[in-house]
Amino acid sequence: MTIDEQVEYLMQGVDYGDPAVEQAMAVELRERLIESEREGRPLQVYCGYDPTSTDLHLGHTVTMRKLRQFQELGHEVTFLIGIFTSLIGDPSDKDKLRPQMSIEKVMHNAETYAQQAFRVLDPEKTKVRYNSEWLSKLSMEEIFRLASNFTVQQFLTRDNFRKRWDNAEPIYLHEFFYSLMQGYDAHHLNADVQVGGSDQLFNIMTAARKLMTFFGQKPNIGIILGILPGTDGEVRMSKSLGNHIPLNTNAEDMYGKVMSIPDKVMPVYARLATDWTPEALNNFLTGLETNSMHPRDAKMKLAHAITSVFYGEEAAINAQNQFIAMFQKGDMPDEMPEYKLEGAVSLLDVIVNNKLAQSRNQARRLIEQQGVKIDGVTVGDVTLMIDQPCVLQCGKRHYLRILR
RNA sequence: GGACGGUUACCCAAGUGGACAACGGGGACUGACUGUAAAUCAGUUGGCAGAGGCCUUCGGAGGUUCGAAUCCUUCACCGUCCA
Repeated sequence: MTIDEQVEYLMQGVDYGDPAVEQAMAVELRERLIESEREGRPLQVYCGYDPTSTDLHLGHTVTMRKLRQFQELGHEVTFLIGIFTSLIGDPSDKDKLRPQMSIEKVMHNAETYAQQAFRVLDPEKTKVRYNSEWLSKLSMEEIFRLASNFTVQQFLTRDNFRKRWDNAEPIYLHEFFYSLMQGYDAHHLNADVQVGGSDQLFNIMTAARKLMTFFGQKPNIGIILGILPGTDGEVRMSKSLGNHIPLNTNAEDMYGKVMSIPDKVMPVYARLATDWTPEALNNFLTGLETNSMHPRDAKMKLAHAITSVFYGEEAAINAQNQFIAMFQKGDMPDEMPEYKLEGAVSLLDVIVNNKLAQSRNQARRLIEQQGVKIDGVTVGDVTLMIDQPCVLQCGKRHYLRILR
């Protein structure tokens, strides 16, 4: 790739919220790449992760994929585990009281986290570091020196703080220090490039660059990526919001979940969650815009591309075929859970016992709503007893083979 | 330390003594339709029972009342402002 192609590749999917900043970063990146080539020195690239859960989802992989691209171009990638943040607990994550986590737990999480990350990253070329190595050693005096580089006003310009300030919502003092810590990470790693989501814009572009300058280093270039929306297509993907696509699942599930995203977010998914080249991406986006590609086919292409990254080509094709069979042709799946009858059992009990509904009332509603079929025939009788082998279908996609 | 405000179902949020199992929105689920599990439209969304009944739920515990999510006491947690 030429330098300009590299820049295009690496800037794919960025979102700075300001074209001028994007332009400036592209220019800096270009210069740094040239410098790297001239000096024969790979760039130091990193992204920080908080191992607060062990369950990674597609949203987490956006930055990883970007790191991967840097690896492909021969640069050095550090996968930084933000032990400190996890230990303290970030109150900006307001949906739940995050309990303070033990160091053992965090380390354990970090390990499984990295394992999943290596589905995207090249383990051979990835350094894993923990920021507690250096952050735990900072003295109060040093922290004050760091802090004196910033004004409260600077922090209050940050969107996320600004909003809370305007709404008279709490802003905790230590939240300011996350930015400082992150900036210090960049300084310690002597980073050329820092990758992060657009929620990290301030930390990367303001805090890290400022601190690095303070330390006499060349400020790192921020590659700020857009946020991947969840399967609802509205808000960021998050496990706690229940709109996530987990990595630890199976190809069929992942394929199906991608198929369930609203049409309107297909472009974002294409930009952030596929391994497509700029050219392939552009073809896809143009196809969508001009309607030369059927939206259903486009989504299938997307689902296939994403699934194959994690489960391989073959599994992705299988998932696709199964999807077509089940949802487009309405066939029954080949494999389904089984249940052994003992005598005659009421339909309600069968449904509840097999967790196809959470309560008898829910099961009743399912039947009343024409959502239950036996051997393809809609059930109308709530009090039905089952005493013969058959195939039970609850809703569109839950099947149960009943044996005796 | 002082003043005030909050805590309601999966989430957000209304409700300030009876018509409340609790408005509305989101999510989820079902159906119709289709281009897919998209979009749109309609319905459902505490439990048990099934002819309209019973039980549990509005931060916790008590109390007032024929009757409480609503009033009182107390405890817990959270927040804002003034010091």
